[in-house]
Amino acid sequence: MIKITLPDGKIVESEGPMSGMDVAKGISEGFARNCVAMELDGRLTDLSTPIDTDTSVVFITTRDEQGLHIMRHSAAHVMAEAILNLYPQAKLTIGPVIEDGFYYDIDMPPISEDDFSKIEEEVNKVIKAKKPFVRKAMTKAEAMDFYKDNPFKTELISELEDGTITIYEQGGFSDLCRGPHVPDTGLVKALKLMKVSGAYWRGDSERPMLQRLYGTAFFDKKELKNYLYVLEEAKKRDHRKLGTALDLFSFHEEAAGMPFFHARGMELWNALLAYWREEHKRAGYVETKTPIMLNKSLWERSGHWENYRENMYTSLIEDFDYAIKPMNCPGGMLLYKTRHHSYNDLPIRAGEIGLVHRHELSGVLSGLFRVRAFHQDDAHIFMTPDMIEDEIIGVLQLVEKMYNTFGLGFHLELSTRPEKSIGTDEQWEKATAGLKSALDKSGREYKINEGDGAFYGPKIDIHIKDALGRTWQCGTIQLDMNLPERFDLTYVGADNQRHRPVMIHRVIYGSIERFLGILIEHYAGKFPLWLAPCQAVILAMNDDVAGYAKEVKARLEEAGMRMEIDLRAESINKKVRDAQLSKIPLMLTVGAKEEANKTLAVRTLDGKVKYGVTLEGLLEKVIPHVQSRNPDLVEF
RNA sequence: GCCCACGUAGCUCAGUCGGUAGAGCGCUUCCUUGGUAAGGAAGAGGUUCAUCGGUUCGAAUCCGAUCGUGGGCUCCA
Repeated sequence: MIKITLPDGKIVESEGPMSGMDVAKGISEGFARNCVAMELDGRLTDLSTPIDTDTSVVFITTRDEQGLHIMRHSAAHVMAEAILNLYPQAKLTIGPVIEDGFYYDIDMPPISEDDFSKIEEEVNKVIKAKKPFVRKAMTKAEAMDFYKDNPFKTELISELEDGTITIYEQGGFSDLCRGPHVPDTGLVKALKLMKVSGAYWRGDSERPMLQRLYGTAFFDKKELKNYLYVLEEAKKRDHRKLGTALDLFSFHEEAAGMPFFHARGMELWNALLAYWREEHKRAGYVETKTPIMLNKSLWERSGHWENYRENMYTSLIEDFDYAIKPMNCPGGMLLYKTRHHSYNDLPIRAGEIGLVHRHELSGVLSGLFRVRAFHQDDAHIFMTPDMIEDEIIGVLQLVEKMYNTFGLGFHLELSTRPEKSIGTDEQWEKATAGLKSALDKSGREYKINEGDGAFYGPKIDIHIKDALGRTWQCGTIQLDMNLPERFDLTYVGADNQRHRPVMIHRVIYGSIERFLGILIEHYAGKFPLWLAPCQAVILAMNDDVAGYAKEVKARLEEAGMRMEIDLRAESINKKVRDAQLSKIPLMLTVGAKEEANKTLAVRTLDGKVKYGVTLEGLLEKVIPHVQSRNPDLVEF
């Protein structure tokens, strides 16, 4: 008698071996249809695996994250079969699951997206055939022989440990794979090819170029449709397009990767920084500024000349080497050293909106997201070792407050000591423990990336989530045990002895350019009133009211609003349309009635119009709305 | 840096087989003076099609190089 324990504690008894599928069917046919795999005593496996001893089973269904992952892996096999059916000479290499789907690297002649419909047709045939996935075990030698015509697979196999190697078959198709897989190809309900690009075998440009086919798959067509909708929406929100359309910034060949900000873009920029300064002052920061060009001796001392030179712009001036700073920290070291510090002075929280330049490879530039010149909202905090925890908590609180203002969720990741690192075990333990206990006290969950820290110290990365659910790493808090040493920073302790301060680097926006790009996409260009480059536009009904229109504009500007005025000889419909397309939060129409009553007709971006609003009435709503940095539309 | 694609008016884009450059929007001027998503007309705008070179009687179009942009790879103190 075999006893199989279900997650709810129920026990299924059986005379002989049962497969997971049998057990699932015993629960209900409907349930079985939604099962894709199972865990036997915590070990992930196929539903077809026979259960022949007492064990506990947990079913993985189409509703689990893991179920989706498994199905997408199966989808990669389905796509691979379709490719081989159409291109019999193609050689498969690897096909992993990635964030939004999967890809398969295949050695074959280049194909284009025009070939997709043909491939998808073939894919659908494979899906419709509901071919069962069959696991086959073989020895390494057998596997090498099986793949004797595929040098990529044999290379992979030769790197595997000796022992059982598994291959999954679906009909006549087979692929080297650890599994598990869904029961049959019919579970892959909605598969779509997304794009194709070249990729080197094992990422090595010396080795053959393969075709990387990206695809995605969902358990039902509706989910696929929704995913495609989000992609579409993201395309519409592309900050590069909106940046041009809204006249915020531009790029020019004369300075590749270095953005030019237009007048409207600078209004946004300034609003963002005004907020930053306000919060940082409140949190006890001072603001400093260091030069962007410093000579070689500094970079040698900081270690950048040796380790980061490839990325630095350098210049020879009167026989001396200079470099444009790629980071602000070395300059910050010099600032610290301009006077002696007592432990009573610490912590020192020195912010700097620093303009840095990094020579990024030409192929990686991308709008505001990846540039060669950008501003960091940097700050260096100098402190005694026992201040680490409190200071980190302080930064985390600031992070939370500021991201909340933008309606951005976030999560934290802690990176610990890498293999190659400086400093003693004790220093690392103390530093890492400090970050950890600060994280614990913050009450937020965090992920640990073992060995992913910088060589000079552990760090906390902050990943934000935008309105479309995409994540971006923006903030980072890095503990630095290197620079204080190299620059011989000291403070005088209560014992009248010199001590080495602990230093952290931290940014919240990260790169202001990039953060702006993220915000443009997050808000789809419809900025909240406090951020909007132009907060309100006056629409003059006709020439007779131009004088009143100008007077209103002047008065609102005096009250601090960012205003524009539309006096063109166009219809009011046209002016409203243009203002809507420019995503200006408030449209203030003035006509004969408004002039007579000294009022305005206020239209918000949702299309609602409120007539007869006085200037005072408008400002009463607008001023507190802006001051509180309210993310919502103003209601009238 | 590597692979592929692309580069035509301020913006978005058309331009066939190599035959001598177009549209819409925007801009200017005029008419219209309007009530919440496009009122009408005329005109200017390209050093000739990213740049340089080549093939050709002739190149936006074909070839090569360079620069830039996009997607991917790689890199990322």
